[in-house]
Amino acid sequence: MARSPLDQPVLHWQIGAVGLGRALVAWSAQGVCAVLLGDDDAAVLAELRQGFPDRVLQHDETPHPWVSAVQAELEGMRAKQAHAMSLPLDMGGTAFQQTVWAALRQIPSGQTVTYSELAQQVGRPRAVRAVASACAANVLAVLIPCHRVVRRDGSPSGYRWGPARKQALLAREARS
DNA sequence: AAGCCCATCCGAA
DNA sequence: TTCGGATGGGCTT
Repeated sequence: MARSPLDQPVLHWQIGAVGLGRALVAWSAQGVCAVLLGDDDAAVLAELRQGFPDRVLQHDETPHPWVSAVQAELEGMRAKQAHAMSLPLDMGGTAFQQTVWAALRQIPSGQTVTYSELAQQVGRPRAVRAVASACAANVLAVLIPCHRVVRRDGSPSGYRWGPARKQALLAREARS
């Protein structure tokens, strides 16, 4: 039998309400592969389809523990954060992106780094913009905390799900 | 292989 | 404050 993209394993998804809006969590047997934020279900679902155009998507009815763990992280529930951060992840990405994302996961809550500092961390001090691109390519909100990267001048810079959400996350993490 | 985009940064005007 | 140049990964032609 010929292999086609549709032979890839099904992606399961659920949507939950969080303070920042609606949060879609998608996962495979390997782990969580997307955490998307948006104003309504249609928006986050559209983003999921766009990010995984050739995967079969399946809505799951029964509450999944990974989803509630992500919700807890999104709500900043201190007690459950360690649990959320230890969820298995099924991230795609190039070798470079994975290096950047791994560095992001080392930034503790309440701290921020600049794009240039992050470039230093991964041993590519001149690849500042490339590092920013890798941050922008992250689809695992909070699990890969790209919201903790700011500009050198302190301004928050961009965020896939809106600068307002980035600032809200940073503000909450700052007071803890 | 070439060109374009980009969530950067810095120095100069 | 705006502007241009350096910079490098990813994606499309």
